[in-house]
Amino acid sequence: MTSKMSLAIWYGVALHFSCMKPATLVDIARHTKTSVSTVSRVLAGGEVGRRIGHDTTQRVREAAKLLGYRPNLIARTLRTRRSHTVALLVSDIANPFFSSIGSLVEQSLHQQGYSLMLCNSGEDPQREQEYLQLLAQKAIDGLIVVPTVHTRNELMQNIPHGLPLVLLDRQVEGINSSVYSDQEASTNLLAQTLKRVGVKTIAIAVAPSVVTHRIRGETMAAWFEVISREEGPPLKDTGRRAFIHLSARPDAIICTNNAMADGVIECIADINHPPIIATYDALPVPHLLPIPMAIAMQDIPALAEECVRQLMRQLKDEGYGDAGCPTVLSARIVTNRAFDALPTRV
Amino acid sequence: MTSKMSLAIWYGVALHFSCMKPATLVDIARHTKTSVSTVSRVLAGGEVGRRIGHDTTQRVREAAKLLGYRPNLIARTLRTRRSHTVALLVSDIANPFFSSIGSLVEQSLHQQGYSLMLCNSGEDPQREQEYLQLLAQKAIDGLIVVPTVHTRNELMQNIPHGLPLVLLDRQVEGINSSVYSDQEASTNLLAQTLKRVGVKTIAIAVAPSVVTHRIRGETMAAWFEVISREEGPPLKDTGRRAFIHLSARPDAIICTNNAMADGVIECIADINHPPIIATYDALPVPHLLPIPMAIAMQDIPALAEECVRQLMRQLKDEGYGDAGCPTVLSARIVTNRAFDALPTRV
DNA sequence: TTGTATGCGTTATCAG
DNA sequence: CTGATAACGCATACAA
Repeated sequence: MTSKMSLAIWYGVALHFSCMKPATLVDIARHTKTSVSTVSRVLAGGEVGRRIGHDTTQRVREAAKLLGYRPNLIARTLRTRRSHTVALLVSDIANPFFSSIGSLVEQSLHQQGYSLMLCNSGEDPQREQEYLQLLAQKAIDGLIVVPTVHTRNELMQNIPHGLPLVLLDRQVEGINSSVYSDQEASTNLLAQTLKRVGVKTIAIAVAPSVVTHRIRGETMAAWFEVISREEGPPLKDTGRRAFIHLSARPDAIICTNNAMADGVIECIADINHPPIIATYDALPVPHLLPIPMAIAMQDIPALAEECVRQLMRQLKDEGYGDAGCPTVLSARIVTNRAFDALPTRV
Repeated sequence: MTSKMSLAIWYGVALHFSCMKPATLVDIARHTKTSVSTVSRVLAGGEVGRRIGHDTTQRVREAAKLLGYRPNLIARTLRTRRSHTVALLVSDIANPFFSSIGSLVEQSLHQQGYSLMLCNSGEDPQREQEYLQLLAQKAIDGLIVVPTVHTRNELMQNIPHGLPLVLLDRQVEGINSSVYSDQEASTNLLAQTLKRVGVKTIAIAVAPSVVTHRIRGETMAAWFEVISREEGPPLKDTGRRAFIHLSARPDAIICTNNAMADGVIECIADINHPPIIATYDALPVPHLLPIPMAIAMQDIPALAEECVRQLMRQLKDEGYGDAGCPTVLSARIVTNRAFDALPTRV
């Protein structure tokens, strides 16, 4: 008993100060006078683990705890080709829309026993491809991606065939497993909201390189007279430039995402005659801002939940692959006080 | 020539449709009639690669390209114990402050040839420990962490000894390599700013479980009469509750971070007599908000750059470990229009 | 029920 | 300059 305890203490100390390399299956096999396979089976649990003598099972478990054994996941992955890791490759992690989704996806995945590798392409197709290559080499089990490229071929170039994949927020022709919002519908709602307060002329800040944005822009353009149009990446600066380049004064400024709206707002000086701003997914909601705003809000929790669900389905039913159909969610319109105070014209 | 081309095309096709397992060193060794070691050396480049016959080098390179060889990073990591991956474990990725840092850290790391694994503890010490364990088992090369625990022992419990580590935003006694802002100094600046417009009584929403927040709260409390105080996690909801639980009306409401400030703002209904709000790192800056705001802004780019710098130093000088001293940055005060419009009282 | 042997894809050691 | 061969740590088919 004493020797056992002192042993425990010794190992505990050794472990705590971590003077030694981490324990492996071999160590604990030696320690229990059994073989690696037995140890592996015991620690694996499940079916295989239960077919083991109860006494040896005990000894192995004890020794494992004693030595502070932690399985080397790299080795395990090399052997089993499963990393229990999925990657989320977003276009701009600094955007609250994506970071909120990231947070939720991580939570959801964590519950299912998967860990998340969050990557950021920064809206740069090249960085995106670099990451896709890297991820392929790292044996991730699944992939959620907000694509910056437009065609299936470009995207699939560096994605291993058969890898569970879900597209998020942006659709790509020929890829079924994806989840996004109905941009036309929500834009129409947004347009109606603007119409209601008498908007006739608009300026648009749009990032045509993003399908989602292009649809938003085109759909919106069909409703009003576009007197100004700024194109660029879906980032704050494009919004700024959109405002600066304004020649005439539109009834409303449309920004195809929140970042660009932030840019516009940053430039607005004249509070007394603010333009109406319409945008998407403004986080947090600018309720008290003295600028009339109408916002199409996507259902972020649903987006996150659904794309994890689709991914898990592919991860379970091994061979299911890319079948199934896209999940299309719908957005809702939120207006702030300043907007609600606007006179409605019929 | 023809046969060579058709071969190339064949492999290209085979690769493109990815019907076969990814090529390994063995494959390309067979294909070039050499050995794995030679191939490995050639592809490794550097010192070892140059000591190889020029003709074989060529053949190997060709074959590698032909077969579309990509090194299996899992195998490489298992062998070399280096993953070229560092993890950033933040307390709340949904917070723009941290996601902005994450974005910059990722960029910076990517340039240095490292990829980032972004993890989220959600301000939950248990999740934090789980991730630390997991990361240790995944052989990451370095770790940047925004700790939710307070003592060195708690933190180090699941961090392999000797692993390059940098603490971000929150200091822990006994750990040198860390980068954060001088909270006392910036809070004093913030307090002076408030003093200038005649603030005497304050309400505080603080997350005492976070050192950074506690310092902010205590420092601020020394300047004014605290007539109300709400404690909770550093999240939006704590801010909401802080406002709701208000009994008397303070001159200003202090929120020890942006999320809580968002919560407060969300609850404010009476625009005509808004309280002053003082907080930290509000992103984006609410210039036009009709609520007087004073904000201590940390230098996010510097924070990100510096913590990568410290990490890289540890990664290069193998044995340097935790030596060196903390980097303490300073914040600057930003006020919005509504605040600037306030009458200054001396 | 348990042990032996083999392989995952690389890098590193040691001969030639 | 190059080629066998042994690890890395784990899982598993096959024997016993």
